[in-house]
Amino acid sequence: MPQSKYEPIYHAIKSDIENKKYKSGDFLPSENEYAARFDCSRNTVRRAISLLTAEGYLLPQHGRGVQVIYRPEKERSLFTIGGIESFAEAATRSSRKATTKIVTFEEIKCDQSISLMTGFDVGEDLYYIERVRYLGKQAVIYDTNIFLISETKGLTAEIAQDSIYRYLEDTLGMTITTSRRRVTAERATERDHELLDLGHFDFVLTVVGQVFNSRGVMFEYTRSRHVPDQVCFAETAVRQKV
Amino acid sequence: MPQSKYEPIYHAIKSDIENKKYKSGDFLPSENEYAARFDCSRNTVRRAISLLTAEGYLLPQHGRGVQVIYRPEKERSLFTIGGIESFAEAATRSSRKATTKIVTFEEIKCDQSISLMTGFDVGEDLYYIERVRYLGKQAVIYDTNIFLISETKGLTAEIAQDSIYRYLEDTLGMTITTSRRRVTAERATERDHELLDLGHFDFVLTVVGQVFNSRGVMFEYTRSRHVPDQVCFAETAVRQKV
DNA sequence: CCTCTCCACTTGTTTATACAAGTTCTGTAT
DNA sequence: ATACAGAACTTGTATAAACAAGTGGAGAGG
Repeated sequence: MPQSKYEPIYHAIKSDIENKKYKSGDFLPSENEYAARFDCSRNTVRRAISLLTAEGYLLPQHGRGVQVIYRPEKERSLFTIGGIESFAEAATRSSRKATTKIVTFEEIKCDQSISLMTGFDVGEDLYYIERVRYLGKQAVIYDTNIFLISETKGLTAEIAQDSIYRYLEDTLGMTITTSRRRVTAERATERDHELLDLGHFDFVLTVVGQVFNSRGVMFEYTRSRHVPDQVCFAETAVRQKV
Repeated sequence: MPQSKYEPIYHAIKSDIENKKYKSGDFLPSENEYAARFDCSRNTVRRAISLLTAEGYLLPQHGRGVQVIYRPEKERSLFTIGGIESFAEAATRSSRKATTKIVTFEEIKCDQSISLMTGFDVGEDLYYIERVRYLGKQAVIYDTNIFLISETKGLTAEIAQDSIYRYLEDTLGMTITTSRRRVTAERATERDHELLDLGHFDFVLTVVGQVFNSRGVMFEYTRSRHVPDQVCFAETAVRQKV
């Protein structure tokens, strides 16, 4: 249910591109045409366009028009850097069957070393969760999630089995807004080999991240260790003028 | 020289945060206060704020105010995902001495297999460049760049030794706007071991990307192979409502 | 003491308008 | 035919205004 006026315009343009009404290289109708078509102001059209620009669909050109530069990807990448998606959401998008196995679920108190790593304050009560994610039968991600209990009360292993984000958003009414992540590659540990189907690989792609809710509270620290050939991160960057 | 009015506001807020005038968790003065202080409209302030939000400095909260969530990083990451930076720019930002060695510089014609990999059309004339990037004495990145000659005429090994982007932007007057990248980890090849100081690592962090100029032409295809412990990608993601 | 309502404040969305600045094409003059 | 000027478009920046919607505190009433 769209309560905003720019959202239908955003989706209309996006689906016109994905359904190849406008191909890569084509120019869209002008902003004024869209404004007339959707009976809105030019600003509202520009807002929809700027979202699609940030996503790499469009390239506005001063004086010329707005060009489509979107090309569908041949190989799909499971994750999009720059977006915040749960594993379930990403798996659905790539149309593969996803399951989760809980390895650890316990409550801990934040000590000095955990605080240094995660950024939580010493003494805070935390959920410590380890999960292994499967695509089909292959174990592809070994996830360690640490949640601030005061912000995520009532989390259980059953919920972690399903979708933690759905619980936080739908049941607790939390809004997830911002996430800071770091991507690197590391040597696989014994535990990685034990839990993941690494095959002949002896390294993993790791992502560590901090997630904030709409109150500005960092409520989650996550470390994900990925099987390299099953996971890839994609993103679109826009060069800043400032 | 700022020709735009939102740019000074953007920098003022950013430096106030980086100089710890406002710390993580603090709320900024309201948009109306900034509008009065900079003698501009609220929209102009909001534009500066939205840029800093996308960069992970700020978290606007409906009805409450704009909160600072920026924390300086302990370990610096060389690259920021989501930005388009040259190696020289990134090295300067992390205050390490960067040098470049040209391994290959030749002109080639795009054949079927190159076209499939890069997205250039068969028959196009291309520059094929291989470079090794050093931080201090250590070889940390093995770069393969393929440029469309028609868009980057006059490129030489000497320029590639220095900064290709500076040549494109300053001399050719090109504007680099959008880039699409994919990050993954791969087993190191013999050539990787030969060119990079991999130490005990036998895998690399790879980034492949396509870069567009302001005319919507894809003029560059790049593949970078990074020594894992020297390179890390950082980014800030904002969860979308739409 | 607790609760509820309301006010004053915040950010979020949208409109309308004006002008700046870049591009492309047309038409005129050479 | 060519060159140049200008018109007619395009997107980019900024303003002012109005209202929607969320937050938090003050104050009234129980």
